[in-house]
Amino acid sequence: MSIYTPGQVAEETGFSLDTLRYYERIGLLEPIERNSAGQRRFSEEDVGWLGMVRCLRDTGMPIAEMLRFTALVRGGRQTIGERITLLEAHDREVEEQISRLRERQAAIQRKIHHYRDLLTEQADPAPCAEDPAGRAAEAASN
Amino acid sequence: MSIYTPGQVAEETGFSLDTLRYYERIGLLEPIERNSAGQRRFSEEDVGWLGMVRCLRDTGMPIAEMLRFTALVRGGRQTIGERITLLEAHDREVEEQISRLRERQAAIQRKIHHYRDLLTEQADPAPCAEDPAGRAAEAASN
DNA sequence: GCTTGACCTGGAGCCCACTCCAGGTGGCAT
DNA sequence: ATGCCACCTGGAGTGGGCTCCAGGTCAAGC
Repeated sequence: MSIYTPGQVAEETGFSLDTLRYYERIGLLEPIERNSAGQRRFSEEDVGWLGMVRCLRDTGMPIAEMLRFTALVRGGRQTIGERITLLEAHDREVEEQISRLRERQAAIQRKIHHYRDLLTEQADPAPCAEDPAGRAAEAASN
Repeated sequence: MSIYTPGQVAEETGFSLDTLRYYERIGLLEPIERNSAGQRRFSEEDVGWLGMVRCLRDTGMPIAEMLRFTALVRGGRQTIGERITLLEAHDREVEEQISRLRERQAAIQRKIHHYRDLLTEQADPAPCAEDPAGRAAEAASN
């Protein structure tokens, strides 16, 4: 079973050395094994757990909730039901996030198209300097 | 053209009163009109702009970049090209966000299914207390 | 005429999630 | 033996984005 130095773990997981130490301090990682010189040696399992952490972080789970999940995992098999509940709730939140992002993205794209229209209008034979309609459109759309 | 009190704007846009004042302070909103008592009266246009701000915020645009966009909008028509560039870049980032979220979500769902499997195994005729395979699965999956 | 409530200001404070720092250790390469 | 590098520690600092507070002003209702 292979073993990783802090540098390797940082490389693989994308967490900085400081962040790894921070996560251990706050208990998101259980105390990492040390070599004779007191330097950390991460196990395969540690790295796997960090993958899970990455996943939850990147989907917006706050650290406090990850700590709750961590506690469940440490609690052994009888907490599996609760873990499912927690992850399902999070999954729903992610779903929500995605659909809100999609909506907002659509609005942004409409805005882009609107700007495009403005550009081509501007490139046209120029509908005379005092153009109330054009102004209104600009005002209504920033 | 209707006019809104701070309370109404907060209600409609979902920004808190403090946040509205904060946005005005930092220049994300241009100075809002006041009534004789010095209280803010938001125009339809202000509210529309706040809608845009909401959109950009909710898709993760940092305030610093919104300020750049704001400056462009204030710069008038000749900045429309740049606005398009900025929004298109942001649009691509949103797309990226969504696809990363989807990937992470898939991983979370796999984990949920894995936990489900563990549960039904546990409910089974119980494959004896000392179960190395079961342990390994648990270890490999938290 | 007094309370209530919505609003005002400048400035301090807060929360989250890191990130940085000074000062130190141990091991390997030249 | 002398660099140098990767790592260690405890604790302070940072950045982003608000959020709260004290103390004050008006306007309307009882």
